[in-house]
Amino acid sequence: MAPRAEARQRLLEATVRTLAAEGYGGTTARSIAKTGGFAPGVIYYHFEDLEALLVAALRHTSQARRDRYEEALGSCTDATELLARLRELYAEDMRDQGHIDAVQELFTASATSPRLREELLAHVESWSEFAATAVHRLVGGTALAGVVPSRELGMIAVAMFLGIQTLTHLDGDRSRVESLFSTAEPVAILWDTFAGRNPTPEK
Amino acid sequence: MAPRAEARQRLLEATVRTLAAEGYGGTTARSIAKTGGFAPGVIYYHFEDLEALLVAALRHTSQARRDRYEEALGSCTDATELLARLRELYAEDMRDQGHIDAVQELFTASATSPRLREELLAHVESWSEFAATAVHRLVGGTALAGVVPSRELGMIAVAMFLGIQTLTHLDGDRSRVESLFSTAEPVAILWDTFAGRNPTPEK
DNA sequence: GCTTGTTCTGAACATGAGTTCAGATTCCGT
DNA sequence: ACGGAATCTGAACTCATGTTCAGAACAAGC
Repeated sequence: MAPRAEARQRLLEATVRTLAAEGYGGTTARSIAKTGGFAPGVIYYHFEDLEALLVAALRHTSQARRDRYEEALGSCTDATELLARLRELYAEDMRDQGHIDAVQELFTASATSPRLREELLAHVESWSEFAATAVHRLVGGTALAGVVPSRELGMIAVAMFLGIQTLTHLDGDRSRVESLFSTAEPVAILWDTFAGRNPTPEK
Repeated sequence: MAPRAEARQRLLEATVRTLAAEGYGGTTARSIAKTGGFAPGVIYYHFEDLEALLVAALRHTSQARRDRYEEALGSCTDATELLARLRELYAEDMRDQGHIDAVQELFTASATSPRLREELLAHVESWSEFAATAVHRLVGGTALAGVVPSRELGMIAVAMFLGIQTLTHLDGDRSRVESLFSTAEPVAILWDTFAGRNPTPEK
């Protein structure tokens, strides 16, 4: 690989690793450079500023991650198989990052940086698209089969993931949050409740 | 009111207003003091440090907000009425804060500050309790009636809210996110999907 | 081996943050 | 009206961060 591209790559990966290890608060120009084995100055040789590096790192991991998931979508024919594969991928991602998602950390910074906010929006949009078709594929024989993949469907999935990850992140002990996954029915109720539909009082 | 308590109160409120107006990034000791009409020094007369002020502000609004919602729980007998009242309260909260939730902003800081993280956990726990009983009350004649208020149920509600608010926050144009509320069924599917239950392929 | 361009270093600078504190101001009981 | 305690001010200090830049280190072609 050309040395230029290699250094860039190393910086991107250092950024992601730093985000996962130190959180957004601990992700400074110096700490990123250190993780990558560089002096602080390199960042400004390869990127316009720190913000640009963060944006590039987000785009990089978002893209890479989506490719892996998309691949699963293509290679699994059966719903059960697909589900298992997706779980596997998710578990890998979490393990690799010490159970803290670098992308999640970046949401933190969206308030301060418009550029990052825009990139996050694109990330979310992209994932909602993926999620929509994935869900569509996964609900073969369910009571709710036949639901069409829509933007809304995807966004719902993404929103749920964000919420769960936020709680996971708060609560050092992840088991408590994970136990949530065992209850399914209430969700539909909640959605109805705040969706503007009255809970049909007598039916 | 005793001057001491009044100043404290004013600082708490200034903190919340600053968070909503400037975001977490723009919420500094100086900006909070300025919002409250103080010099920066007062903060350290009334609180140990900035972190303590943030924690106190979180506890304050969490408590106050919960009281208001709890009151609705007590005063509304009918499910439809309760739902309307809760919507009203939520709309008020959002309007008062310019559609940015101060509490949501604080999640941002949970990475850096353990004290704040702990307080947020308590906040979430407290709200999950409220949400559980609220949902229980709201599902009178629904297909899913009879669900018992549990900690998990409450946490699910909180997670959904967090996720939705995060998206809302990202996307300046809130209407896009709000349209999500119109789709209900997919949620149950999603939950099943990632909950560890296989989508029963043939049923 | 020399030269030219690329890549990296690390000390230095500017800025803004949290915080401190000596003194000004205000409050209140007597 | 006085005096002392409570409250507030705002300039100043410390520190970490993003950023710059002059030069060192390296690579490649001749």
